[in-house]
Amino acid sequence: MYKIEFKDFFTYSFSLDCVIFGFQNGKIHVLLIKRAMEPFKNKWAIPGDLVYPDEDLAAAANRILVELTNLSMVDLHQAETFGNPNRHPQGRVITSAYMALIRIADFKATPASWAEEVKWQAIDELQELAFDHNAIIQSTYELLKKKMRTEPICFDLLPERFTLNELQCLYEFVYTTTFDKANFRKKLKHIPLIKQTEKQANVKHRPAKLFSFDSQLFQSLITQSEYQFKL
Amino acid sequence: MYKIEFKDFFTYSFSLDCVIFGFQNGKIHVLLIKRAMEPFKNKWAIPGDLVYPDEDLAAAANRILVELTNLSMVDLHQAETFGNPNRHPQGRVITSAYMALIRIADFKATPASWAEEVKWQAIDELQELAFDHNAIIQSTYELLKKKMRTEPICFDLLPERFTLNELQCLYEFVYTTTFDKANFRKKLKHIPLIKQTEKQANVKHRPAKLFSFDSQLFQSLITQSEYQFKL
DNA sequence: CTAAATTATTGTCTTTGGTACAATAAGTGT
DNA sequence: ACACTTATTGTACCAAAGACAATAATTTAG
Repeated sequence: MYKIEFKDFFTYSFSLDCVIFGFQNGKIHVLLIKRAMEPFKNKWAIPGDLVYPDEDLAAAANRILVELTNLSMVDLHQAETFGNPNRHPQGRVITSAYMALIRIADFKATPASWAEEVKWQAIDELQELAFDHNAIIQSTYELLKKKMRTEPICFDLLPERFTLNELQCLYEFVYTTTFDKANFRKKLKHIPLIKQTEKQANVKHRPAKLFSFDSQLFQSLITQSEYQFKL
Repeated sequence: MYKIEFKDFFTYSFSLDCVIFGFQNGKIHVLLIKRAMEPFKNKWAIPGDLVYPDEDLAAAANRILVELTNLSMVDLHQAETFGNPNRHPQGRVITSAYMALIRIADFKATPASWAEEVKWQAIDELQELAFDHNAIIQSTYELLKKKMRTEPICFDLLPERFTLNELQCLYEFVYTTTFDKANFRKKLKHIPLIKQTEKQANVKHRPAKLFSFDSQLFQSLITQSEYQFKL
C-alpha cells in the first residue's frame, strides 16, 4: 500500500452526454448518433464528448450538441451523473447527462464532426448502445416522467398549436395508461391554457380546436404566487 | 491555437460533497465540518473529498462521510453536479453533491481525519462557507423541497414515533406557510400511516398520540399499484 | 341530398378531497 | 371545581375528479 499524492488525483476526464427527447407518432423518441470513431466505432450512442479544461458545464453541453448534430439554441438541463470506474474503456471518465425536450419538426438534426449519422429512435425500441448509454437514457427518461407531473414541460414536445387529443396521447404514452377523454378536457379548463378560436384544417372528420400554452402567463404565475402546475 | 490531445483531457479531478439534512428546534439543519487543511483552512464546509481512481461514486460518498464525520449507514442520494472551472483554486475539480436526510438524535457525528470540528447549522443561518458550498447547499435544499411534495422523505427527518404536530411543523418550515391544524390532520387520515395507541408522556398538557410511518406498506404500494405519495 | 362514419365537445350525476371555523376532549396546575 | 393549554373531532361548503351518456361538426359513400 502506497500513499496517493494530491496530483495523482488529476487523472480523470469528464464528459457530457445529451439526451434529447422528442414526440412523434404517439411515442417519445431520443436523438442518437452513429459513432465514426473508436471506441464503439459504428455503434449508436447519444451525442456526448469531453469537456474542455476551462469550459463551464452548461456551455459545454450546448457546444457538444451543436458540434455533433447542428442542434443549437436547445434548452439543456442537467440530469444524473455517472461515474462507474469501468464505464469508459480508455480511462476514468465521469459523465453528466443533460436533457432537453424539443419539437422535432422545428429543428433539423444533421450529423457533423465524428457523428456519421443521426436518427430519432422510439424510446421503447432502443437497441444496444455504446458505453452505458442505455442506462443513461433510462435514468433520464425516469426524470422526464417525474417532471411531467409537476412542470409544464409537455408543451416543449408538442407543436406550438396542438389539439387536446395530442396532449392526451402524450400523457397516455408517458404514464402508460388511458384517460377518460371528457374528464381530461375538463381538467384542462382550469389551467392557464389559451383556447385558440382557430381550428384544424385538412382533416377528414370534425376539426378540433387548436390550443397553445401561454408561457409568459405561466412565468408570472410562478414568480408572483406559488402556483404549482399539475396534470 | 494548438490541438488538444486526448491525454490532455485526463487532467481533471472529481470530488463528492455530502449535504446531510436534519430537523431540530423547528428548523432544517445541515451538517458542517471545519477544515483543518488548505485550501480554505479553518473555514466551515460540507463534508467532501476526492474520489479514488477505481471507486464507484455512491460508495465513495459513503466512505468520505464516514472518514470525516464517522456517520455510517446513511442513505445518500445524488443531487446536482457542479463544474465551474474556477470553483477549486488548485485545479479543475468537478464535484457531485450527495444528500441524505437523517434523524439527528439517532446518529453521533464526530470530527475525524482533516475535519477539526463538526456542527449542525440551521439552514436559514448559514455563514459563508468554503468553495461554492453555499450554492451547493442551496441547490440541494431546493431539491429537498421538491421531493417533500411527492415522496415520503419527511419521515427520515422525524423520530420513529412522532406527533402530528411535529410533522406539521416540519412541513410549515419547509414550505414557509402555515396550515390549518384540523385540515392537516384530516388529510393524513387518508394516508397509510399507522396511528399508535401509545401516547406521549411527561408533557404538561393533554398528551398527543404518537404516529409512525409504515415504510413496508409504502414499498408494496408503490411496486404493486402506481400509488403516488402527496402531502 | 341523405345517411353513415368518424372524431370533437359538452352535460349530468356522484364521490372525493380541500378549506373555514366552531366545538369538544384530555391532560396539568391552583 | 376551575382556569389554562394543547389535542382532536365535527359540520357545512365548495372545487375538482371519475363514470358515462348525449350531442356537434365535419367528410365521404350512396
